[in-house]
Amino acid sequence: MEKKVSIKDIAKKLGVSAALVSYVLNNKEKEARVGLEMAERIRHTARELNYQPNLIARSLRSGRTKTIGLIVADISNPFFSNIARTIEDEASLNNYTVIFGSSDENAEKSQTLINTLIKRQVDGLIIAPAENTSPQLQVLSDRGFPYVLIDRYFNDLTANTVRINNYQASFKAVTHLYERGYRRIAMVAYKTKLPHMEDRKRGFLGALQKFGLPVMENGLMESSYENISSDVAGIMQTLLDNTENRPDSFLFATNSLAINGLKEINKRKLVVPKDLGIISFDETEAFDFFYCPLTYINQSTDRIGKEAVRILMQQLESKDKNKTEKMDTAQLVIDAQLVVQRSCGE
Amino acid sequence: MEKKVSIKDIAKKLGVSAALVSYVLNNKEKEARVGLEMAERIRHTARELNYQPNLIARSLRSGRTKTIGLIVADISNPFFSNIARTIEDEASLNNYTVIFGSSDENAEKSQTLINTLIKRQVDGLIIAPAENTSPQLQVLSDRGFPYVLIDRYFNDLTANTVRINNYQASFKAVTHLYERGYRRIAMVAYKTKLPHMEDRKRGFLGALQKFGLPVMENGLMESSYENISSDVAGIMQTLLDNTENRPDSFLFATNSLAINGLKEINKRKLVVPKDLGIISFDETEAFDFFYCPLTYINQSTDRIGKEAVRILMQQLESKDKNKTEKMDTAQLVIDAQLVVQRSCGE
DNA sequence: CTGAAAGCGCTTACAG
DNA sequence: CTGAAAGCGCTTACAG
Repeated sequence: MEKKVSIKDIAKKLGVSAALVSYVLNNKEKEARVGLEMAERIRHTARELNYQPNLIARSLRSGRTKTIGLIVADISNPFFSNIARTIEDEASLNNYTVIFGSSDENAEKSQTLINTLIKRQVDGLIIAPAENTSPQLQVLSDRGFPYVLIDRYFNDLTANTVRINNYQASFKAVTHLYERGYRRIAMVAYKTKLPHMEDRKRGFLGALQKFGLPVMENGLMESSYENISSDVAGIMQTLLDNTENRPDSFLFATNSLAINGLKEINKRKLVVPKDLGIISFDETEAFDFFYCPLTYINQSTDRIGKEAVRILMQQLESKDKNKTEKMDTAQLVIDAQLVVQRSCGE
Repeated sequence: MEKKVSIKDIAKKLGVSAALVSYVLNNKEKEARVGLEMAERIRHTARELNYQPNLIARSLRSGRTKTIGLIVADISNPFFSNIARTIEDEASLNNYTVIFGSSDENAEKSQTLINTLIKRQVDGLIIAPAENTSPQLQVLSDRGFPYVLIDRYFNDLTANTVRINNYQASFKAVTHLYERGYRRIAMVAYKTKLPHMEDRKRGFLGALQKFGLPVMENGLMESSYENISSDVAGIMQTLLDNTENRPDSFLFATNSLAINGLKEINKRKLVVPKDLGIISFDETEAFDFFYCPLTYINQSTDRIGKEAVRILMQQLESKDKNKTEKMDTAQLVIDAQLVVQRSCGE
């Protein structure tokens, strides 16, 4: 491999100091009052040698890497890969790049990722936190390390957060089902103590109560994250094969739950929306693709990604300028929209 | 923000030199023959101060960042986010992290991304190259910069590549349609000169010829990448609304093309597989989700990701050991499997 | 207008 | 057994 050309090579070739080259290449020739002609010659030689600055060296010197670390549950989940794409674009507009990692909803992996990214000197983190990671994040907060949570949050942690109004979203979904005449509404959620998921469950229960609907037996079921496929299969078996007490509709708390659930519904030749009304959280192209396009709760991954980067950039700026005062934490709650398609009747 | 603790802080606290600390923390105490007791004290203090090595500094010194740059067309496309996930895991096993970028099939963006990643000193690149980027890649090759192409390749470029046998895959798909009795087979592909896409088209044409089937009027249509939605809508209109000359089956060259195409098919209430047989390239959860699960060509993103990392790691190792000889380029062609579901009849 | 020097945090060949 | 020193490539306050 060709040796990379450094500032020194340019300096040597022109018989000037490295400092001069650096000033010119950073457009600080005025500050250093470099001669115009010399500036031109430096620029010309840089181009000629195809000089690419070593950003690692610059980072070591500046203490800034212009890099964001992104930690999600799983980058291959469309919800997260859509957010990742938006974050990439927004970061790029600010001259930042993104390093990513998947935690698999696992607190240990999360800690390992955080450590790795910090050792790599990322300037800040955007995290969709896994269960039981609140202590890890508290440590970041205590150290004043900039980060923004997305999608999830913790009650015992004050942190920058961008998320939807989960309670309201569930409530809206149940209201919609109720208005379309469904009365035996079941919910399939994740078994987790993460508050965003609890909120979705509470919104479901709150709406049932408002409409005077009893919670059905097995009306609120929970799947693990690790064995989602078999867990949901079992849940759907319990609910669907008990014909005399079958739900007439389902609220799924995530896209993965819905996809697994609908596979079971299809297997049993149950027809949406005639036999079952369906609403799910999270957009995914699969939903439009169903024979009866699903009504879903749109989290607006675009908005989440944009706002997360915006808030992180603010934090980084304020840190650069103002080393004493700490910025207020930003808690942004986005209003999730119910996108009505055809899975709850016309 | 708390000041980060460095090797010097540990050294100072114990009244030893930074060198000593470095040796111990890198488990090179034997080489430096450090006292056992001192080694213990150093380790203890490091833990106590929660020392995290600055990998940027190490990289500057070593000339290695242990970072892979990943360039795909769009990280939010499930085909690429699945590959990204595999690459993340494989990289992690080798103590590498991944920086990613999306080229949007645009040669300029691709060049910008390559430059950015190289300035950030990634050790190597894994690239799903966009059209017209062969010259950019040739420059990398000329400089001896390690990279591996995935999914796509170029005829005028000798480079490490991991891809499927596109011609064969298309051929197999058409054969399957033929065997199921379809005779009026149309293909929807991308308008691009990228050879992997040309191969898919050639495989289609080759199989038609083998079975003595004429190429239908408008039997091989091409969509742009930028306006896929409106382009495919137009294509499907041309093909489907010409009722007396309608195809009886479709081969879609990618998941995105299939998804857009099937939306149009659904709109017209055409039923798969009765009215139309369907096969698509690329797995995506949406396919299983269709009322009639799609028969598709599985590219095995898992395999592609793993092999790409393996080959890149080999290149990096050989580069470290052996500065003179260049390694042979690896050209891995994976046999794509036709996954038969129900979209071509039983 | 220009250069010499220090320093970011680390590693490692060298000298004792 | 241990330390001093150089150097990775860059930036910038300082001195002329």
